[in-house]
Amino acid sequence: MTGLRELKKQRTRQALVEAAIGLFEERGYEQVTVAEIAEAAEVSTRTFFLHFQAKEDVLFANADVRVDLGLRAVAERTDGEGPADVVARAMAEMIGNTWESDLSSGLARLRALLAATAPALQARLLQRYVAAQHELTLALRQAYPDELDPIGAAALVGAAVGAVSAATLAALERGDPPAEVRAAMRRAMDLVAGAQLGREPVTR
Amino acid sequence: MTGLRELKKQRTRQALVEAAIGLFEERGYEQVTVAEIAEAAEVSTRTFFLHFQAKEDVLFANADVRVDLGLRAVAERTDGEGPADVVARAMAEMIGNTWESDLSSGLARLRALLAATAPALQARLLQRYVAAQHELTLALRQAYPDELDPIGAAALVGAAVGAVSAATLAALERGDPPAEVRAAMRRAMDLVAGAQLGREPVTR
DNA sequence: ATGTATCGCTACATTTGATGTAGTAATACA
DNA sequence: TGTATTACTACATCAAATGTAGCGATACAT
Repeated sequence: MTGLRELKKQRTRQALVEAAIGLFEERGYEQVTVAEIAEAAEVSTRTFFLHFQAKEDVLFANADVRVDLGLRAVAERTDGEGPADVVARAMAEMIGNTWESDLSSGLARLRALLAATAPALQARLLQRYVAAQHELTLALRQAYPDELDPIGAAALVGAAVGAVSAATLAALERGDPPAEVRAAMRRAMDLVAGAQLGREPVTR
Repeated sequence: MTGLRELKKQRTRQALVEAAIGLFEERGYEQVTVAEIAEAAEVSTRTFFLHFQAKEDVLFANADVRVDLGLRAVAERTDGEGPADVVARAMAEMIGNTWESDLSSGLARLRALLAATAPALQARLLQRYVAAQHELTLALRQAYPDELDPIGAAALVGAAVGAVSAATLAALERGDPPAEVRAAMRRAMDLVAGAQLGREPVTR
């Protein structure tokens, strides 16, 4: 996969990403058209959509949430661990390894800033979280087939992802430095880590 | 506000909603264009966008999350209550009063079904949750100005909303009847209700 | 009641994101 | 050296969404 063709393909992709980020920084998200990004990257508009499914995606390129790490963490559960512990460990794994470079380069903050102002971006960001959430939920149910029902698993993972993502965005919007952002993530996670999980609906 | 003009306006709005729901049920979300909805409602395409900001919104008409109830619940906190208790009460208030008619009419299920297949709908639904989440977070910080920092408040509300929405969607997708859906909501909420909230980042 | 202002709606034009199609030139490969 | 693949292009097309100007019904003040 390291042929000349692939090399050039990655170059145009990178050119599109950099052109887009530059223009977004300069003018904001909605004030930049795909045609302008393509022009700045010296490719046709059509080429943009060969590399990215939608305009939003160019900003999230190279920002893959490492869901695979979370999934592995779930799969590697030890016998003593409860569901909440495993979820906490999975989240910790993902927190520790995601956005490594983005946080320090400030790209994560640009994303948060733009997402706060452009609904389309916010929507795409949320969808990514939900997709990750869904995968984790499935993995968790596989790990605890007898102890967890679909509702409980969804609630547990939803709480974890909801807490961490909300705390992360709050920290980013506040302008916290990378270390603080990560601390916010861990704090949010610890909030959920101690949660009790009942299998049956609580009577009231 | 009950003049003849307003009456007719609400009629065309309702006609658009019903036309849209009918077509969506029949063919799915993406297979229906706004032009077709407008035609079925016997109005111009332009009129559709005078009533709804976007195509997605016609499906969520009359499905307002009663955030105001949650906000009031937060504002009416008693002295003994901690943040987690107040959030739980606010969520309970919203759960008890939202989708009253929708859940029984099956509209909520149609929404969930369509949202599961149409990314645009899923995105809009998520945005609504986040908007509600944001309002609740602000209210919570006002209620506990000394005990809660932005991160903690965001994490707590994020966990609550994340858990409840995930559990709700899971129940809806599973085909649970309205009573079960509500039970799932409450169960998810109880998961978060007992959470401990530390003001400082946890050292590790 | 009559004149005036408001407002919901329409038709038309335009922008923008996104997809389909066919062709070209460079790369890969036998 | 010949063939297949494929990244890219130009062009056409569709659908969502917005701007604008005008029409007619409703609302309202005198």
